[in-house]
Formats: sequence, structure tokens, C-alpha cells
Amino acid sequence: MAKNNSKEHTRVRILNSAKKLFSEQGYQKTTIVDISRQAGLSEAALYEYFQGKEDLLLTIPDLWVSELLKDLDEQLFGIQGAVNKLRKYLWWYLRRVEQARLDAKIVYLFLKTNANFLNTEVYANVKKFYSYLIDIFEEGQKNGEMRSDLDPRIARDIFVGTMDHMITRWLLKDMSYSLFDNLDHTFNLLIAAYKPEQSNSADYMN
Amino acid sequence: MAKNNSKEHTRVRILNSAKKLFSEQGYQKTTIVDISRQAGLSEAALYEYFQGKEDLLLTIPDLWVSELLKDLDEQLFGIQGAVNKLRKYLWWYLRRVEQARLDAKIVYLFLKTNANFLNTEVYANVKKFYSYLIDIFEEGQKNGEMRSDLDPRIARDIFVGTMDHMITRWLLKDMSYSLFDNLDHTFNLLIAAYKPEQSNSADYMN
DNA sequence: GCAATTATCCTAATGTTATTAGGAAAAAAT
DNA sequence: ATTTTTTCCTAATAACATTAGGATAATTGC
Repeated sequence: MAKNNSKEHTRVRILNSAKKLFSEQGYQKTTIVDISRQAGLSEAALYEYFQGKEDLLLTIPDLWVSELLKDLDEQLFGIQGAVNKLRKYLWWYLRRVEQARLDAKIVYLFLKTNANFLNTEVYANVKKFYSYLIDIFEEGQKNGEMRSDLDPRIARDIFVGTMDHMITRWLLKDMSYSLFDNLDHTFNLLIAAYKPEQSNSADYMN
Repeated sequence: MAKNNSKEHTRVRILNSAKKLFSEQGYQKTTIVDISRQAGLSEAALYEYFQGKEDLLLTIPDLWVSELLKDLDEQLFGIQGAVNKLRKYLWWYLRRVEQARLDAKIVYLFLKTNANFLNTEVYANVKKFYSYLIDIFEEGQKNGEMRSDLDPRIARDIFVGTMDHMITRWLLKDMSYSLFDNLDHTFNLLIAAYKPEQSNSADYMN
């Protein structure tokens, strides 16, 4: 345990250094020397723990996204109705993003660039993460919360697109405000897109 | 003219080589030697035309985006109503993207990564390009096509987010289908989000 | 037309970085 | 206490981006 512990500890230390430097200076401008110094090691020692710079870049989001995925089920457990689930999904995810800014920055700004991204575990997990939404939209259609002609994949595209855009903008603006500003309005607009065309009555539910 | 012409010609040849290679192999994996060979030059000669690799990366989108911006006014000229303008905006832009896949790939996958992006002419132009939408939403509110409580900036975020997401996905999937598949449905959903709450009648307009 | 100037290009450095070799020091196992 | 394994380090090595310095070709001014 002691061995494993210190080995794991060093690994984590390197990851955190990389995370910090990548998100501060960008992937390209961060050198292996930077990272290993920050972690209190020589460059060569770093290669005992990671295959190289790219491996480092891909491992960071891998950990974060699989952690998210694990939490997602639990968060939505017991929530009734598609709209409520959707709302929880959005609020929960944005909070996680605000809590893990560095990870988010790496995922949103540096990962897509990478040529190997599509063959990564991360990519598979991101897909799972988003495909969850499809189930929610299908549920919404079945129970009448959402319009019957809604294509769940397109509904997902709009939802994910809006989320991702908000996050990317926030990251580019140096995370200088809260992602929750005006979130209610945004959410209501999205719901309006998904809702059945209303004829009358029952507008006081919100 | 002859001088200028051949100089411009070489410049364009280099740009096209870079564009091709960046979008094929990614920015990082493309070397200056690759680019200069492809353009039929030595590495050093390339530096007569561009300051370096990064300059090359930033110049490509710069040209494309400013060209788009020039065209935009003309495209929307004479179109009546906010919904119609929005529709035209979407259809026109996606066509331009399909026609300039390499440029689009560079803008969407490699540009945001770059640390200097925010200080670029491109960034300023992208902002202009998107802020056009705000005018459209304001017009829609004034003439009653859109709900009065609509925040134009948020409406824009949803619109741009959805577009960008569609395009990014399409690029990552190797542009293997048309961006226009299901576009009508997507557009209708978005419009539903923006429209005033309808009470009755007049549902047959589409 | 011809010397002078300028534009365009090349070969050969230089410098920065990622990655590896080869082995020392420390820790763990026998 | 010796062997084995883990962890780390000081140099290489190698891939690139970028520059130096100058050759060749084109253009200009006379």
C-alpha cells in the first residue's frame, strides 16, 4: 500500500501540474520541463508515469469525464418527469464545470484539436454522457411533456449545443462571471422548443 | 502587376498547402517542411511570406471569415421578417461551411485552442458575424414575430450554439453526411423557442 | 543595354523541445 | 546482507521551428 500510495501520489502530482500549466498557458506552450519542474521531478522521471505529452493531455479529461459519468445516474435518480430531469442535468453539469474549471478548459479548448481524440476512451464517455439526454427526451414524448414530433437526437443537439456554447464562451472570457446568470431564461426557451404547441390554459406551472 | 501577381500567387499557394495539411493531419503534426514542400519551396523561403507556423494558422481563418462577413449583408438584403432572415442566415452559412470545409475545420477545431485567438482580427470578425443575429432577434420582437420577453443575447447563444455544435459534430464525423439533413426540423424547433406563446389557430403556415 | 538595387530563393546553421539511453540511488524482497 | 525492483537523474538524440548569410534572378534607373 505504501508503495502504491507514493506512486499514485506522484502520478497525481504530475497530472495536477500538467492541468494547471495546460490551462494557464495552453497545450503547445507548455513544455515537459515546465511540467516536471512544477511537479518536482526531472523530465525523464515523468516518462516513467506517462507515455508523453499527448498521453498527459488525454489522461486529464479521461479521469474527469468518467467521474462525471459515474455521478450522473445518481444525480438523476428519483427525479420525476423529463423537464425536471433536464433541468437537473443542466444545473448539475454546469456546477461541475464551475467546480472543475481546469478540466473543463482542457476538454473544451484542447481536446477536440487532438487528432486521436476520436479513438479515445474520453470520446466514448462523452458520447454516453450526452446520449443520456436522448432517453430523457423519449421519456418526455411518452408522457406528453414534449411534442410528439420531436426528434430526440435533434433535441439533444440543441441542448448540448447551447450548453457547450455557453461553456466555451465562459472559458474564453476567462470564467469572469457565473454560468448561472440568466440560466433560467435560457432553460425556459429550450423547454418552449420541446413543449407541445399549447392551445390554452394551464400556463401557471413554472 | 506581374511582380505583385507572382508574389500573391506564391502566398496563396503556401496558404492552400497549409490549409490542406492542417486539416488533414492537424496543426501539431504538420511541419513547416511539409508545407513548404507541398508548396514547392524551401522552408526558409516560406518565412519571406509568413512570420511562422502560427501566423499561417491565423491567416487562413482571417481570410475566410472576413470574406463571409462581406457577403452577409448582401445575402440578407431585401429579406422580410426576422424568421425569414434567420432561416436565410442558417441556410446560407451552412452552405458556405460545406463549400469551404478546410477553412471550417481550421476555424472550428484548431483556432480556439490558440492562445492568441482572442487578440486576433478573426475573433473580432466572428463576433460581428454573430452579433448580426442580435439585430434580427430585436427586429423579431418589435414586429411581434418573437416573444416580447426574449433576451436577444440568449436567443443568439442558443442559435449559435446549435449551429456550431452541428458543424463540429459534422467535422469530427469526417463530413460524411450533409449538414442539411433534418435542418428543417431543427430550425422549426428553434423558432418554437422564440415564438410568442400561441393561444390558438393559424398553425398551418409551414 | 548595363550597373545597381531589390525580390526571391536556397543551403546550412542555431536553438528549443520532446523523447531515450544508461545507469545511480533508494526501497523492497528474499 | 544480497539481490531485485522502483524511482529518479544526468546526459545524449532527434525532430522541428526559426535564422544567418549569401546566391540567383528579376527590376529599376541611367
